[in-house]
Amino acid sequence: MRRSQLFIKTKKQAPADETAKNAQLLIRAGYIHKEMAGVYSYLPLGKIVIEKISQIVREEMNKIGGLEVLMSTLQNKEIWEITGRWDDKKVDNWFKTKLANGTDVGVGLTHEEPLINAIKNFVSSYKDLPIYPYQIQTKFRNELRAKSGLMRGREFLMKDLYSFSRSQKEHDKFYNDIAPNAYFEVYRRLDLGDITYKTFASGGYFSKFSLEFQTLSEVGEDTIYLDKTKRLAVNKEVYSDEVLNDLGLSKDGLEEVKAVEVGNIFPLGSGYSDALGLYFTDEHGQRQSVIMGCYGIGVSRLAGLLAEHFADERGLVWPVSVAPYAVYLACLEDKPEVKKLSDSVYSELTSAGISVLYDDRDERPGEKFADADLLGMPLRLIVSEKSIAGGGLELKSRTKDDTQIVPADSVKQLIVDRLSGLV
RNA sequence: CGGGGAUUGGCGCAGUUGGCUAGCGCGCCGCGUUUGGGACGCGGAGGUCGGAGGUUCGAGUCCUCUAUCCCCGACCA
Repeated sequence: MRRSQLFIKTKKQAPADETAKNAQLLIRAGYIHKEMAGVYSYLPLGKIVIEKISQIVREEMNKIGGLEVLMSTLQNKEIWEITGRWDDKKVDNWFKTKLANGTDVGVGLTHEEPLINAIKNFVSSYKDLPIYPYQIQTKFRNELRAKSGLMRGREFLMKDLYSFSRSQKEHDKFYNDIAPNAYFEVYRRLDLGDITYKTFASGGYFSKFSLEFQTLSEVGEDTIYLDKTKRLAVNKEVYSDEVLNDLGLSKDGLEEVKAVEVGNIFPLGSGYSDALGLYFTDEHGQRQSVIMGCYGIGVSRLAGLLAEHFADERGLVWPVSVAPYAVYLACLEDKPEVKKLSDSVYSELTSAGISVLYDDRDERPGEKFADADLLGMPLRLIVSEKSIAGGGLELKSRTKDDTQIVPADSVKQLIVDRLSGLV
């Protein structure tokens, strides 16, 4: 991508109406645009980040048998009334609206009911189960108070997977396997693996506990009690002697820390499926309940957390796995020799499959350096008379201060090596 | 939803006890000089002060209502 064709402009100053670091940086760098409190649009670079996170989540869900769907945003009131969740007294953060003819409709905030209703047409035998449909979709929740930029919006991108199992045992196996096999794999690929912990939290209507995935962060909304050696935590909301006892944790080994909930999984039992009439017939011709679970990952929240967590005083720092472009290539001077080398390196890297944001603008060097830092691509390549005199191009890592001059003919290989080292 | 703060060109801000054509920085347009860490000079464009109502000879400055944004709390992925 040529920077001259990318319509965004960076800003020196943070917007006055944001205090959250993630929102300030992402807006300054032109990744997102704020529409209103808790509602953000994704501009080209932000869209790529969101897509890259989504793709990682998608790959990991597919590996464990997930099947991607896309449910509707508009919700039919009738099926929500069956489970009682249309009632504002029970679910208080619905966005509700009306059709032209006056019919009430909801704007989707989760999707158990409609998904059960949809698959009911196809599930009737034990041979039809288990199934694990999921989607990556925008959720709408009418929060009383949006805050912290992308971390808590009224509209946010979320992956929600739902498991439909034939027995508690079958359910338990999937439920217990999904954390190590899929969730932690996602967080590892986002470079958050080391600071993300399985956390016991309140279970809602159908079970004693749910599991949350909490990433340590000073800006987190949750307080958890963490046993680092066991890599296990308890959310403050269920923290008690009894719970610690249940989980085999001792108060002495726990530290109180702030964390961001980047995922959660709930056992649902058969409450929703029974209510909506989703059953299957077993091998013996008996009607059986379908045991459900739901499994969320906040995709846009993760984007905000990554921005917040890895940034330094000069700007964003993206992990290689989600960076919009691997390389920020800046042509420093409007001189034929410099331009020619920049252009040729740009096309060489691009055709080798390395994504490059090529700063070909007629701007001063200082501005390009500042932008390279602010935008946060993992590697920076500079072409200038100075670099050419030194023997080629200047390569620098976003997170390190040292630079090295590399000959033009070995740039591609060196970048490939550097990137694989960073992954 | 309770408490606190804020709202003035695209962005960040100043604007005294109400007083004359509402300023500054960034950004933008033009010309010139510059070119390794967000350059400089000269010349421009752009706001009616969140909105409505009121007090006053006169309101960005005072009063009332209202909208929006941020923070703390409660609630929530």
